[in-house]
Amino acid sequence: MLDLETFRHSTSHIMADAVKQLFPASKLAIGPAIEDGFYYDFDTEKPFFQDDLIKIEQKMAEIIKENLPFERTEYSHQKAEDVMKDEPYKIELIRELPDDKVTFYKHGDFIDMCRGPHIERTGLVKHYKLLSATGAYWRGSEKNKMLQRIYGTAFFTKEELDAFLAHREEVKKRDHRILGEDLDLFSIHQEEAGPGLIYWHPKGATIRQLIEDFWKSEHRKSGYQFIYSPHIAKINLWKTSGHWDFYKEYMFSPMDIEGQNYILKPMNCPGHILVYKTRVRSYRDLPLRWAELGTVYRYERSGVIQGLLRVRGFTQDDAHIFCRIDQLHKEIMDVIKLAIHIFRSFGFSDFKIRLSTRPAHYVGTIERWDMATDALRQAVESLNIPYETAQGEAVFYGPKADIDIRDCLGRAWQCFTVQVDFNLPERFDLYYSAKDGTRHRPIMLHRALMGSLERFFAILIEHYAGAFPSWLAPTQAIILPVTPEQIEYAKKTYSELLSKGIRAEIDSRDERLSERIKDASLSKCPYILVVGEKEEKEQTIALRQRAKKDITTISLDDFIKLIKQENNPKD
RNA sequence: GCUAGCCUAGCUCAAUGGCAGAGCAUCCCGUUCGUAACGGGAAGGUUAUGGGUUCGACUCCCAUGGCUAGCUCCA
Repeated sequence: MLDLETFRHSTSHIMADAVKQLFPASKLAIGPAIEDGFYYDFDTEKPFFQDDLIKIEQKMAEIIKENLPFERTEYSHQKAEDVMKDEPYKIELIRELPDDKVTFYKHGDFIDMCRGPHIERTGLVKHYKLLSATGAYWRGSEKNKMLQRIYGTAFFTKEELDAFLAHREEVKKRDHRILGEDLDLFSIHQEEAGPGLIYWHPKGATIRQLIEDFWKSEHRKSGYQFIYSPHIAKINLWKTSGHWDFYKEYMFSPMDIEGQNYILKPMNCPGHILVYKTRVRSYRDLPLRWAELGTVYRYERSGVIQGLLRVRGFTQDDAHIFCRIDQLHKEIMDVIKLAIHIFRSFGFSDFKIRLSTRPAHYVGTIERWDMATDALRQAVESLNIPYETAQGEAVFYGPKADIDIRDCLGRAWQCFTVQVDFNLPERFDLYYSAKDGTRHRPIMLHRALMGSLERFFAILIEHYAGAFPSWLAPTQAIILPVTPEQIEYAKKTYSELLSKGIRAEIDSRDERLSERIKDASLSKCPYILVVGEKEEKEQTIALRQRAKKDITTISLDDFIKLIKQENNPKD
C-alpha cells in the first residue's frame, strides 16, 4: 500500500523534472512532502509567475503520461558529487552526509539525490495541483540566498483533491479579515495609525465584552483576584526582569520622559511582581492568583503582521500564580481544567497538549525542574488529554505546557500556555515567610488561556464563520415591522427584550420586508422577528431562525424563554 | 526585515501613454410592501504618497508607506 507522503514526494520530483525541462538554468535545492502536499525549492534567474505554474503543470502531465519508472541507485560520495556537479546545493548536502553511500532516484532523464522511497512509475500520479510560488531562504535562514519555492499538492483520488481545494476555499471564505469588515467588527488603519493596531467597532466590542465578562466570572469562581497595571514603566524594571536583555528585539524603543527612559510593556509579569513585593507574604497567603486583561505592545517585523492573528498591540488574558512547591501540582491541574472548560464553552472540543522540558541552557536546579516537569506531566495525565513531550523545548526559566485547540476546519491554534518560572522570583528576590519564620522563594506560574483576545477573536470568527452562537452574537434579535403600522408594536417588543437583557435591534427602514430580511440574514443575526398586522393582533412574533427556512409563530414570552436557554456558553 | 505580486469612489472591480467608469453601499424622491437583493435620481476621485520620463502618465521609471503569499518568528 502506497503512503501519501511517498506519493507526494514523487510528485515533487516530477515537478522538479518539469521545471528543469522548462527552465534548464534552475538549480535544485530540496523538495520534501509536507502536511498538505509538497514543495520544491529552486535557485532560478527569475521568480515564477502564475503563468509559469500552468506551464509546469502541463509539462508534468507529459512526464506522467510517459509513465516512466523511478529507479533507485547508490553511489559513493565521490561519484555522487560527480553526478551532481552542476547542482551546488546538492553538493553542499552530499558533503554533510555521514554514510559513504548516497542514494539517487531517477526517472527519464531526471536524477535527484534522495533517500526515497518513491512510487513505481510516474503514471501513478493523476490528481495534483500546483498552488503557489514564493520566495524561501536556503535552509530557512535569512542570511542565505532566497530561493524560489513552488508549493503543490497531490492526492490518490480526484474526490480527495477536490475536497482539499474546497477546504481551501472555505478557509478563504472564513477569513476573519474579510468577515471582520463585512460584519463591522473591527478595523485596522495601517496608513493613518499604523499596522498591527486594532480598532474594535461597537459590534466587535460587544463580543469582546461578552468574552471578558464570561472570563472574569469563571476566574472569580476559580479563586482568582484581578489587578490592573500601567502600560509603561521605567526601563530599570525591564532590566531587573531581564526582558531588556533577552526580549529587547520585541520591545518598542524607550521614550524619554523628563530625562528618564520609559518602555511600553511587552509583558505583564513585572507589574504583578511589584504588587507581590508590597508586603511580606506568609506561606498562609499562598497561592495568590492574580489575573489581568493586560494590554501589551510588542514590536513585530512588518512582514509578519497579519489581521488580528499577529499584531503589535494586544490584550492577554494573563494571570500569575505565586505558590509554594507543595501547591504546584494542584495549581497546574486547576489552570488546565479552567482552560479546557473555557475552550469547551466557546465550542472547541479537540485539544492537544505539548509538554516542553528542560533545554540545554537553563536557570534553577535540576531537582526543581524535574519536580515542576513531573507536576505538569501528572496534571496532564490525570486529565486524560493526549499530549506529546517536546524534549528540551522549554524556555530557559522553566518547563511549560501548551494546548493546541482544533477549530471546525481542523486547524490547530496554540492559545493556552502555562509556564513555570524559576527565574523572575530570583531576579526580583521574591520570598514568603514559612511556618518557622524562614524565607522561601515562591514559584511563579505564568498562564494565559485564550492567549490574546485579538487572536482568540480571529479564531472565533473563523471557527463560527461569523455566525456567533446566540450568547456571543452582538445582536441576538432583529425586529422587523412589516409596515409602518406596526412600528409601535415593534418598539414595545424591543423594549421588552431589552429589559430582559436581550441584545435586540429594530429595522424599520423604508425598505421592503424582503430587503430587510436579506440585510438581517447577511448580518448573521441568530433570530429575525417579523411583526405584522396578524402578530400584533395575536400578540405574537413570526420567528425566523438563522440557517433555518421554516418560520414559527410564537409568543414573545416563549421567545424570551428560548433565547434565555441559549444565553449561556455551552459546556 | 527579505523575495515576489499588488494599491483606482466606503466596498468589489473596469479603463494597456490620449476626456477616470460600473455594480454594491450612502443620500434624496417615489413605492407602504408578509420572509434573501423594488424603481428613479444625486453625490462620491490630487488613481496610496513623493519625485522623474513624456507634448501628454491610472498606465513607464525611482523612492517611501501599506497590503497579500511565503521565508523567519509567534499570543
